[in-house]
Amino acid sequence: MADKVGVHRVAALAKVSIGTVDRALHGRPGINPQTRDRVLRIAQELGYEPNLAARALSKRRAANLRIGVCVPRELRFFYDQLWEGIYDEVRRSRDYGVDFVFRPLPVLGAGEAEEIKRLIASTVQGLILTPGRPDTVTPLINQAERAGVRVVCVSTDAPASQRSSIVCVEPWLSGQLAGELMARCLPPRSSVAVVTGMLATENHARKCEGFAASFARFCSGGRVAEVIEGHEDEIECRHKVEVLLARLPQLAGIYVNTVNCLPVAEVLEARGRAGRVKLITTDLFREMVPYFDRDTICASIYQRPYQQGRNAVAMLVDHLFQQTPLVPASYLNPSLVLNSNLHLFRELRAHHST
Amino acid sequence: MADKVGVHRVAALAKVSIGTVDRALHGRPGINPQTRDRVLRIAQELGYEPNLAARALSKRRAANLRIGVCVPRELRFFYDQLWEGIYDEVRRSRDYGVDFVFRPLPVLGAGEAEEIKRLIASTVQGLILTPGRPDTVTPLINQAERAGVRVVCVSTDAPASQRSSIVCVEPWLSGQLAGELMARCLPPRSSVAVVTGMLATENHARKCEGFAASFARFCSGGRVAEVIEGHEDEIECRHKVEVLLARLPQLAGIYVNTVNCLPVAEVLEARGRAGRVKLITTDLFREMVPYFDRDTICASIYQRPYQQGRNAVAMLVDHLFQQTPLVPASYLNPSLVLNSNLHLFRELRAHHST
DNA sequence: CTGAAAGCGCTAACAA
DNA sequence: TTGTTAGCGCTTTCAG
Repeated sequence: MADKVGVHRVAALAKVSIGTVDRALHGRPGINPQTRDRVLRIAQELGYEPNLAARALSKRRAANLRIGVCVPRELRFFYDQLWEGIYDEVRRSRDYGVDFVFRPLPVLGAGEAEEIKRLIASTVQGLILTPGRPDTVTPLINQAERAGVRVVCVSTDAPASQRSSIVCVEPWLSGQLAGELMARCLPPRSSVAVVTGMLATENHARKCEGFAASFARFCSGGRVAEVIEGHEDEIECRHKVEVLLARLPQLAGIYVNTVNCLPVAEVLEARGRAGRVKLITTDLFREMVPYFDRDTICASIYQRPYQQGRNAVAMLVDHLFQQTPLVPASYLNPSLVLNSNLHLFRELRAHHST
Repeated sequence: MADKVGVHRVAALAKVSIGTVDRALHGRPGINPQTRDRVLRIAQELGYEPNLAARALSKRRAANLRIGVCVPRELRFFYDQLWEGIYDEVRRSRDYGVDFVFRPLPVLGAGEAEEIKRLIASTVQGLILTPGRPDTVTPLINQAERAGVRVVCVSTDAPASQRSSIVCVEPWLSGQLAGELMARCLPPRSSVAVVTGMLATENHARKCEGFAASFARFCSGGRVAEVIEGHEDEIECRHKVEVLLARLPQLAGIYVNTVNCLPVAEVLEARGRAGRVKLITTDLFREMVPYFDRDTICASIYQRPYQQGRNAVAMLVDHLFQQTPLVPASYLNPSLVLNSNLHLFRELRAHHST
């Protein structure tokens, strides 16, 4: 068991002091290039790996890492989980001497420009954002990045910006999975409908496209008969679904694209079409459980916001703290929630295991 | 921003030295019960949380935490991933001053009793095991636990033992998910078959039961026409499937319970039954990809060995290092692998992102 | 450009 | 029973 190699060992072998080793290792100024190369070579040969606990401890004193977090509280459930994931990972990072500045928004996009500006002004090194209005946020992100602030988008994206990374479930993939699953559940030549939020929202539109493409591929002769925009409004949504069901007695499936699935499930049950119209939803929260139990909801494509939050924080901390390269995008695999595995999801458990 | 509370602050307020605070916090002997209570109360009030980086650093000197890992190398793919998960988490724990003793077995169960005995003898505080022969391992586990060694089983279990925890995918659930999915894909009154390893293996038997139960529930009038034991033998498996297909021209689906799905897929293609017989498999490795692409494999229930490995190590380290209570069982949610999300699985990527 | 030394917050050994 | 002190491995300041 080879003895642990630390700065001291490297220093001894390079015949310099640990101070010099530190300068070499971190590319700090004030060191002779030749000494630096020699030290680096020796560190390499010895397989030197810094002890992160020690690093955290020693850094704590000085101006430390600060990360700003600007993520909405609403819509409920989804962002609750996102925050939980963020907090859990933050807790792990605390001992590494990372400070966090939380700037929750009341609802997606509300006042985000101001908060982001303020965060940038408060000398953070990293920023975690959920862009609500990509257009207005993009220039701010670019400004931050130019100033050396690493920006990680989570859950929603500002694709045209210079953000360092994005953590999300690709909307196209989410739709695609729903389409494949729907196709598997239905005979050839089936007609299905999609309930979305607003097609103007890129996220929603891409889910729809993914669904249509994949449904067409796996259900021969199948077609998407209609795409309904619910605008996240319960009344409107319910009404439109009623009309839909009345007009298409042959309708075999509905894919709900947004969190707004309860009205659809209710209408299906009220009209006696539950089960006969396969319902595939998005996301997951406790109120959905009874509909799963009654087979009104057949499956859900769950975007795992908790995991998204954790990953975003972990990735940024690792990068800022140990120079781990930031992958430009981390696309999560959504979970497929069926009746059988429903009970395993943390978000449905009574006692949140914080 | 309240100043960080550390042992010093607690000591100052309790009018004792940090040594006494340490004794109180850790229930060490040699402290007046009254002082201890006072210190604990004050620590509580101040919301004292130890700095784990500092703890790790200071502990490093003394007799440190040692965890033994005894997990097989074979069968391939599955245990490769399990090891990767273990290693990744081990790397994170290194800085916390935890030592690991790796005792890979050539194949599940081979010589495990000897290795486990040796590990116990080598004064480890924790043990991560994949019991191959639960009967022989159970007394060893009990002996270890009695000696204060925390044992965590991963992937396979020794349910009758006193092990502190188990990390796995419940076989019953795995089968159930397959059954539900299969039922969704097929019309009522379908006949399906199951290909398993050995029904004598509890793990395999329970997957079969889960599948049968769930298939019956979701496919009205459906039935499991046959359960084949492949004994992990390619030739035997292939032959039995050929016979099966010949005898049951109406067969609508096959659920393969073990990692041994390639022979089944090959036979289905050779006999022109691919796609018409829905094939649902278990686990995931690169050789399966072409069969997904050709729709020969419809879905796979993936047990996420990487995650199992990570979780087992993380759980044990957290417990040993910070007294986090060990949950008696951590049941993972298996992933559903479909054509659409296939590409997102790390195990299929060309360059393992370590 | 380089070396020496003072901590970061905690544990453990040793004194009292 | 309690207090004091020397590090853990690293970063950072201050001298040289």
